[in-house]
Amino acid sequence: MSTLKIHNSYSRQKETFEPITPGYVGMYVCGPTVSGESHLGHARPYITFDVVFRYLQHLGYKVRYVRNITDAGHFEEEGREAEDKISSKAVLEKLEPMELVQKYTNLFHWAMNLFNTIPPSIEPTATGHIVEQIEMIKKIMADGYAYEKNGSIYFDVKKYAAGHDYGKLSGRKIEDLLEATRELEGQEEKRDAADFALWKAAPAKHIMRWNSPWGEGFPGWHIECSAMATKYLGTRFDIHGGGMDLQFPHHESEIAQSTICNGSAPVKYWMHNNMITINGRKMGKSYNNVIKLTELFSGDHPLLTQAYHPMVVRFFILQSHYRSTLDFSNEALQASEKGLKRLWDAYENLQRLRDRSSELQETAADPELDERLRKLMTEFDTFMNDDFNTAKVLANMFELVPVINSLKDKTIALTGISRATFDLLQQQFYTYLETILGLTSVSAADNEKLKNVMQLLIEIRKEARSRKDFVTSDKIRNQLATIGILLKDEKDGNISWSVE
RNA sequence: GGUCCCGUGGCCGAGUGAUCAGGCAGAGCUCUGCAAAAGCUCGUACAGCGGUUUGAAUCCGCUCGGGACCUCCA
Repeated sequence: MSTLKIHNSYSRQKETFEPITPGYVGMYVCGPTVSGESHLGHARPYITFDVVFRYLQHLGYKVRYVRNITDAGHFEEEGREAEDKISSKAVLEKLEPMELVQKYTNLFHWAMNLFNTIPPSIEPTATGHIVEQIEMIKKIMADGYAYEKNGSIYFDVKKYAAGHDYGKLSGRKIEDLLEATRELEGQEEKRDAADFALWKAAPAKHIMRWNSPWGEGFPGWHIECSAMATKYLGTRFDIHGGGMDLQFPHHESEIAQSTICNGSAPVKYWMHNNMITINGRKMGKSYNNVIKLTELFSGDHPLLTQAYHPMVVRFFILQSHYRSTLDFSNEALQASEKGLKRLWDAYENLQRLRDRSSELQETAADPELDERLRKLMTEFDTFMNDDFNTAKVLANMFELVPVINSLKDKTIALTGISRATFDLLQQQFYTYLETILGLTSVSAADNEKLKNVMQLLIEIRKEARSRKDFVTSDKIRNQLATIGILLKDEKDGNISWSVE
């Protein structure tokens, strides 16, 4: 089997994945800032890295997956009016800051659950690690790479850059960064424009504040990830993930802080997912083009003609490669909805074929077909190993769909393929669809009583049809259709049904 | 202004030197009491121009268009 290759943002190329400690993987992913509702754009990294998490486990690694909750509310970093997003919003909503944080954390977890993402092994909060952050800042100061000004602490980027390659991750030149092309307020405390805050003194009206050796204040945005990653994954860990927009300054700063504090670069493989765009433009608050997850699930948005099941969104995201931009539209989502249904129907047909497994032979009557199927399935692994190419895995699955449906319709005899290939089909579809890609059924029909009622109606309809009483049979089918239940007369005389 | 990325058939989207991506939509056919589903067949796409090469959507150059980061951002 081929080995896993990961595109490392740091080296800008695919590298063979070799964990620092054989058999174990430490992975850190930047989590959400819970000052507001999550939107479609937020779904991408968490679904992407959920698949990474699942695949690494599938490969047999023991993975510790850490994803933080940013609940500390920072300044508009180095900017404008000193404003704490979380506390100012809390005043508007007349909530305690932590009440607001809790509300959006709950909402985030609710959505992640609907997406069928596996919860991280550890989900630390920034406010729960103030002590660790302060300790880290103290160490950086002791090493002489940070300085205090009016109760705030800044990281000395120029000094760091003299001995380290600051800017390598984000492809920036330190000279350009030091040039200070922009005039922003609140910069006068910093020695260089490129410096970033490790700790900020809290203005009087700032609600979230903690005691520190430098007075009351709150941590800078970047330090929380460094502190929590170090605490739970050690000074050097395997994978750090996040959105591309975090590459600079967030991840660049993380590298600098951790390198000074821990004496080594923190991360072996940096992974960045690309953005979801809408009409070609990044989805984001500042662009005013976000579609919240609640709106997506309810269909309550001007750009949407209908509600979309969370699995459709997950499937939509997995149909593209994580490093490409993904353009959202109502039309694209509808296409995904139909595609997912077709794929899942075939998967269910495949499972039902087990009832006919006695027909199988050890050797395939159609070796060419048999070989083709095996190749398509072997490639699942090849594609995933090539930097998690879920799009190609799904494409191959779709190539198998007509074959599965033909086996079911008996257009292709089960003897055409070998028993081993049949078993492999069963196994690979289950493993990939459910275990690795994390897809689930979108059907709402998992109800015993409904199933029994449907069985009854199907019996009555069968009887009606057998005596050519099409008025009755059509009535049953049409009435059910208006309720949203579709009956399908199969070729073999069976009747299947599905809830829309 | 600086750095970087992208431009694939009606839509979404893989692919990065020669071979079929795939999904959705559309057309035709088969099956069927009808319908739905399913199956089969069909589009000869790679922004434009020039170059390298036996051969380029894929490499190089230029032009046009779009975007990201440089400020909170997934």
